[in-house]
Amino acid sequence: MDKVNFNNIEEKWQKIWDKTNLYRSNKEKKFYCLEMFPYPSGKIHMGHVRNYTIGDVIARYKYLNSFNVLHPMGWDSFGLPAENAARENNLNPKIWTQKNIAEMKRQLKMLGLSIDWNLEISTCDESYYKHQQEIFIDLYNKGFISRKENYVNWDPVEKTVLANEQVINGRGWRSDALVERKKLSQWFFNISKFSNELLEDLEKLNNWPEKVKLMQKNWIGKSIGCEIDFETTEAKKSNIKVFTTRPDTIFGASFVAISADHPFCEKFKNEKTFIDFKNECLKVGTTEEALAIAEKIGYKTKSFVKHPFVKNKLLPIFVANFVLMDYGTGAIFGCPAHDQRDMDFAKKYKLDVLEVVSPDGKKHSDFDKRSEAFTEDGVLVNSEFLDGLKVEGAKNKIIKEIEKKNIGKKKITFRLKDWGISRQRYWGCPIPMIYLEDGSIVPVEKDELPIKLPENIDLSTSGNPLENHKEWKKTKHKKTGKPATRETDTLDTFVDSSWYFMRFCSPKSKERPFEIDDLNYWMPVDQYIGGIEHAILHLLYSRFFMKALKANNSSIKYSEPFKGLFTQGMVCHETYKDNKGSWLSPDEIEKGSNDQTVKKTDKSKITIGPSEAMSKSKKNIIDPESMIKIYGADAVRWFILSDSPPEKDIQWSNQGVTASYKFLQKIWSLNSKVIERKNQEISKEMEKKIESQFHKHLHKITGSIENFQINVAVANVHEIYNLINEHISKPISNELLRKILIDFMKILIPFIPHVASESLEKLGEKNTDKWPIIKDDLMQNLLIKVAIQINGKTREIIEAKQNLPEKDLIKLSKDSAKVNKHLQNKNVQKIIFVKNKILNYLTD
RNA sequence: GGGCAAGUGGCGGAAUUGGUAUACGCGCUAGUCUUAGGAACUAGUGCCGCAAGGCUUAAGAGUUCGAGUCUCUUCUUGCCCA
Repeated sequence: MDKVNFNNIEEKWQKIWDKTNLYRSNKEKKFYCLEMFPYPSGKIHMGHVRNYTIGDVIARYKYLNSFNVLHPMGWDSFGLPAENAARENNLNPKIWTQKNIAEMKRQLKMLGLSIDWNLEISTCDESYYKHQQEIFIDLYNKGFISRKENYVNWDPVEKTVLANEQVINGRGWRSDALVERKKLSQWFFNISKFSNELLEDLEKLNNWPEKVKLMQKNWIGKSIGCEIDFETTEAKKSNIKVFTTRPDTIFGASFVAISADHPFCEKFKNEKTFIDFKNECLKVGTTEEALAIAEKIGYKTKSFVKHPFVKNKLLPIFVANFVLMDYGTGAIFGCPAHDQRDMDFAKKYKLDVLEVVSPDGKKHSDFDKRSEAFTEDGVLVNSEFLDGLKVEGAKNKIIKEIEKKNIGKKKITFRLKDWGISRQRYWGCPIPMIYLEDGSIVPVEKDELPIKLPENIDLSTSGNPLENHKEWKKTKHKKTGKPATRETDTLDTFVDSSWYFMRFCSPKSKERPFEIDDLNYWMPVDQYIGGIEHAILHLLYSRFFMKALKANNSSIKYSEPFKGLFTQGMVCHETYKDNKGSWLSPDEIEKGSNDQTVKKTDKSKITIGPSEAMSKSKKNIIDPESMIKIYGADAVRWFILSDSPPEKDIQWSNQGVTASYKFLQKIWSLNSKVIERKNQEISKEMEKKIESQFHKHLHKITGSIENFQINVAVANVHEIYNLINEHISKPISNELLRKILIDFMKILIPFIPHVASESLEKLGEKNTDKWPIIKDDLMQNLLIKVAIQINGKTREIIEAKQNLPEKDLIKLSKDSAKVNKHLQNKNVQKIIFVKNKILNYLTD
């Protein structure tokens, strides 16, 4: 059999597709297919291949089904790696980025994706970030952006703010210096204003994975609770307002804890012991996890509050490191019996532990000896008028009492905090704000946009290059001509990716970020595809952006950007270590004698580790380009679509990609076999059968693609191949076989577009842009198999016409020796019949 | 610790949503052709059994004529949150 060099035909078709795109004149049916755009790190990896191949299947399938398809690609091109690389190589981040984009674009094109490259955008282009600055000013004027003081993770060596994920075990990921909590004035998107909308609109997203919706729901974290004023025993009458989600446990309260930043701390701010304590608090990071792991410590004040419901009961006031000023009211009451954190704290400072919720409704005298809090539902005890109620009922009742006494009210809080967007970096979108000498902060005029990044920067010193750039910083307020200083922070790159999908609707617009008509036509994204790692932040921020922009411009029709979401799994590979324990890449090993896998260089033994997500650190990477060069793009695409369901992880294997390559060769030779086939005797029966079988598989493939069961579609493609291959020698006409083969090749277009297109051309088929029509009437011809059971056990399988009635089937079943044997000497009590499925004899 | 998934051959995995369990592929076994096979083709391949037949979807129970699918208990793994 002659082997095809797929690389040649791939190049040919890629050139043809470069000149075409997926636009249809059909304006009625649009389909916006989008995959998460890549960060231009240098080379594409298998994760990209999987993401964009899945997207391409959908885009091409929708195009074949007459949709007007938008399938664009762009670059998430601002960000720290460019700045770091530039520092190391002493060049401008822009040059590094552009080089990477060119390389990755070349590689992506090798995959034969149906992307319309005319729509390409890059977030580091002035033509993109100009509009982002405009949006910033609009949202600022609308009141959706504010400036606030906030604690950040500060790396004292790099002199920069770190994101939470850049803090590893309390140390900076680059400098390894101990990270400090530092208060900084920063810009924030007021995303928390939208908390409720972001939560409630999740319900509208029917085509999102439940898992992602749940993650977002937990992240937004709505909790219903209550504010309570505790009167202090200070000479000057004052209150401490606490927030709690467990007001039902009020009778178990044994202390009140406040944040070190609480106004109440004002009076001892000069006491040395307090200052030491506060510094101690600052050593803890800002994440919830860091707070949870950190040892709970407190500073005992000499003050007390009065218990609102128990006469003469006083609770001590502590300052505690686990209470934060920016959550709730910065003060809590502690009920050690029913909160683990409070329990730990109470044990440490010898505070009372009083049981108020009991699992069985009885009081347990030994409760204060336990060290584990009881946090589940139960019955209230030791709680006066709440006794006997369950938690939920007690909550409602106590809130009513609190409101009646006028010492507090029901309050809904969200875990979601405002989104801090200031970054002390060079390679990001400049924030279009200026500082006047009188201390006021104003946006620049829109006609001054874009505020460009300066190119002559000094990356050799630490800190933010913009901060160090004296000329760039210096500016004037356009309206008044007064001297001013530019904001030197740049925007979080999550801002760039929060609206790029809108820009794709009118990527060339110079005047506006997007044209309303284009936006309203293309949005929302019908199918968004990307990694689960963006389940929370990117998707939440994008949802926020859509809502904020809609609030700013009532002509925008949609409030949710992504109608359908699909999160694909990772690409994994075995890991290898040599006898010294260092990682080896797959091309550093080989099969040695007696089937042992050894290191290529010295034939030493290696250890094969479990399959894990491909990563540079573990060296278990397969380079897509070299695979394409060996097997061709279609074989790589086919392998990555086969076997594993797209939402699950896939194991890359040599065997697998080889098998894909072989299958493509088989398809190729199937074409030749059909073309060269001589006319045969014809059996109408046989023709009916192959046609109905074909349409059954076509039906299955269509449904599988719609449901993202691409691996099932692949299995049915194999079945069609087997079907055609088996029928080459069967009595059916050349014409019919050819017709089925042509339809088969059309089915293959979304999966392996090069081979399919070349085959169709060879077969002389011109009409190549329509998905085959499923003919239900042909499927009806199919004989189906019905199981004959006796007492629920299958004893025989009978081929029968569809929809055969019970009577006829009973008659047919009596022809079977097996059935008769099992019915011998038995009385049939009942027959259960399910059309086209089963006939079940029940005997005594 | 809490929440959510999931557990099917040697492996990746199907199963019309309560109706033939193990489709399709990989691997494996035997054979054909070949100087050769890491190519191609043919046949076989859940387990036990010569067979008839029996057993089998992590383990155990339950509902049902019928359970991979529904309910309960236990175990294991993964993810997210803490």
